[in-house]
Amino acid sequence: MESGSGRRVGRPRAAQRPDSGLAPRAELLVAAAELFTTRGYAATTTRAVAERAGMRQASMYHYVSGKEELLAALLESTVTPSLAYAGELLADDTRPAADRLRELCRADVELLCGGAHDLGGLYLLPEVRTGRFAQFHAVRAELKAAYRQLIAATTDAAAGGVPAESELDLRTDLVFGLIEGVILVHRSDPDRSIAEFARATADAALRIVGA
Amino acid sequence: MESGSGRRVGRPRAAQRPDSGLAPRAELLVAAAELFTTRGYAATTTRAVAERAGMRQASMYHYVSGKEELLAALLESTVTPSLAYAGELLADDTRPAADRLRELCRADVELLCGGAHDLGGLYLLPEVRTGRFAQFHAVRAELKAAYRQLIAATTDAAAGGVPAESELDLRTDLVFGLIEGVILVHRSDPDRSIAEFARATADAALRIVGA
DNA sequence: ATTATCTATAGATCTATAGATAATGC
DNA sequence: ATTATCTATAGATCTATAGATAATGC
Repeated sequence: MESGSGRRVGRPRAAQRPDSGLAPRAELLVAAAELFTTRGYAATTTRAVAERAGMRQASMYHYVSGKEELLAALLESTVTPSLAYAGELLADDTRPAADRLRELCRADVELLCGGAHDLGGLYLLPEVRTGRFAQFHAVRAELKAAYRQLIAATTDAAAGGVPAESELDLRTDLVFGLIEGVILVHRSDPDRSIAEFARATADAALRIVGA
Repeated sequence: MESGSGRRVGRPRAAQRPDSGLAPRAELLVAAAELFTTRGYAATTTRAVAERAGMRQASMYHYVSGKEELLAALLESTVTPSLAYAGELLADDTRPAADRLRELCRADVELLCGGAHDLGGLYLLPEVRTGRFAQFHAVRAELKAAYRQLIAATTDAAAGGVPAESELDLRTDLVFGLIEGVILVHRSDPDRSIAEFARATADAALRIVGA
């Protein structure tokens, strides 16, 4: 925790750099996020992560058990905030469902693309599908369920009446896919204003849903 | 080329299996596609590819120079057919632009998701962004340009008049992103009918464009 | 003789542990 | 004494080459 510039306990680092202000574990997470998203998980060595965080390879093991723990922690940090927000929006029945759906989409895109290190890009790593990240998948499934509920409420209110279950599934998948696909779009033009882009994506989602 | 079941020149394979009917290089490509998309590029060893193709690790080098060549070949096979089709559609001015755009989207989704081995998934590999696959990126940029032209023609024809360049760029990115994001959607529910799904995605694309 | 494969392996990693060291804290 | 780091390295890979071998072709 303590990162005050004063003297620090323990042997000094070999290559010292200006204090990042982050705790060592956080330095490792930032380094891992950058490397995993740009080079991939398997292609990133523990040495690369540690060295980028300013310490030697072996020192990393003082803070984490290995690469896997870093990826798991990063993944959860990308989905937990959206899930919490989705819970708030679901509970707020003073606003029309379409507004709340739009707002969730917008916030989700901002989170995925807005963070300093393209955290959304982690979703695309093939290793994420291996069973070791079950916790992440569980939380993500909850988020998807929240989207589904908001989409149902939105289409309910729109003309045309209640859609069939399978139609609702399809729309949920398309919207969820659009949001995640947005990561690819963001990559193809990272300079575009995130706020504007998030709004445009949310509008596109509502059009997909047919609101 | 020759795969006739008759006697074959050269030392027999150690572990023989029923003849796949494919040339050895094609066997390697199929094996690589499966492994790269499920486990990732860096996480896939040359041994895994060769063994899945029915030969020993070292024998692979008789046909390809290494993993990199396999990925490059696979990537190009995913984009070349769509690009050719896009060329045809652009030339055909007997059909309304919106129809042609819808058709390109539909065909592209079918190609990306319909192939036996989720070739679209290759786009998501982080290693693909490294400079070594410049040829692929060039062809893909051409395909995007074709999308852009069709989108421009579509919105031209629609009410509201010609959009600004930046608006056209955004729409192109969103549509292109939707098509690529579709890979993620497909993964989340691989059993859904591809044909129907491709049609739904094409419709979603047209709604994004505002046609 | 030519070919497609094999077995064996050198050299280059990469991970994770063992044990040393250089700070502060008391 | 405690702590955070370091250096060194064993063991486990993984790639790509060298050279042997078991078929067919002539």
